[in-house]
Amino acid sequence: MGSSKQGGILAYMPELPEVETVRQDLDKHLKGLVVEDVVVKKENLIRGIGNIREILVRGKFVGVRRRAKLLIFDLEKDGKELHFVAHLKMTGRFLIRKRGDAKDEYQHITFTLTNGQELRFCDLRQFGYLQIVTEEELKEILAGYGPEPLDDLKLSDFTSRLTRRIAVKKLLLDQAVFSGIGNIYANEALFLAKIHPERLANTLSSTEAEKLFEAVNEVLSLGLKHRGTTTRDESFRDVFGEPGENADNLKVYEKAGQQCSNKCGGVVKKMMVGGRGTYFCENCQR
DNA sequence: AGCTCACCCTGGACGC
DNA sequence: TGCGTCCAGGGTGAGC
Repeated sequence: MGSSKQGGILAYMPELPEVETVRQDLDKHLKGLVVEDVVVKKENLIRGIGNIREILVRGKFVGVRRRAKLLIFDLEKDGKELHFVAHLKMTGRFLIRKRGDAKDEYQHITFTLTNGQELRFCDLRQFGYLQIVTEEELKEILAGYGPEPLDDLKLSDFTSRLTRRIAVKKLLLDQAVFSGIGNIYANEALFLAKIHPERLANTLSSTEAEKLFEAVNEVLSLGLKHRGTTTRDESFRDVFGEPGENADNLKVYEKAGQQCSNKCGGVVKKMMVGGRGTYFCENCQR
């Protein structure tokens, strides 16, 4: 035994590399297309006020941005700017399909577009959401996020944010402190940096902080380069339904019971930290 | 300040 | 076999 049960749970977490992969594809393929219709089958996936269909119909996609794990859709209608944001949470997916293609599983919201294409929002768990936002609301939402690890985060800023007396893994997952890091990449970064997930963030030495900074950068960059982490058939897919190629680069995530890849003789363990499944080598990570 | 827990929701796992 | 119960998990918010 030794391997902790994964339960066949359909769990995957789109994080920065996955959401950025989706963003790049959406931006490329939606730009210039006009919304002809929006069909909402699950109203609970729509947040905020206003009729999303009335607001978005005749809107033209101008671009898709990303902040943390949030996708920001910019449209233009009657000379005015329109925005909606979307969070994939655990199991959300955007898929670009042709009109008439077979319905996708858990397809809850469908945008009909001008070139015979459809943008579909699918979500098994229905934790994800879409929300129309005003310029002011958007500004407010974006202001709540910490710096982007692959963009504006410098070592000095990273280190200066390790002041709280909480488990370093919890800090990495706090979107107000660092944005875009989720469970998979937090586990992987801590393993690379050889830091125990429960170490209090304010006890890291400057050397450890620098190692962690580099590790975060490395795992996120690698994940993005390989278009996201897909660990099983049901997990992450890009907008065309294709899996990412980053799973082979994982060292600890969902590898409880396996030999540590550092060949230290240790075994990958699973524990809960802040209610999240946490994988680490107790031999390497101190 | 930081912790725990409930909530949102679904479908496997598990118990009887 | 089959039905009921438990539970994960990102983010948010309440209460301690």
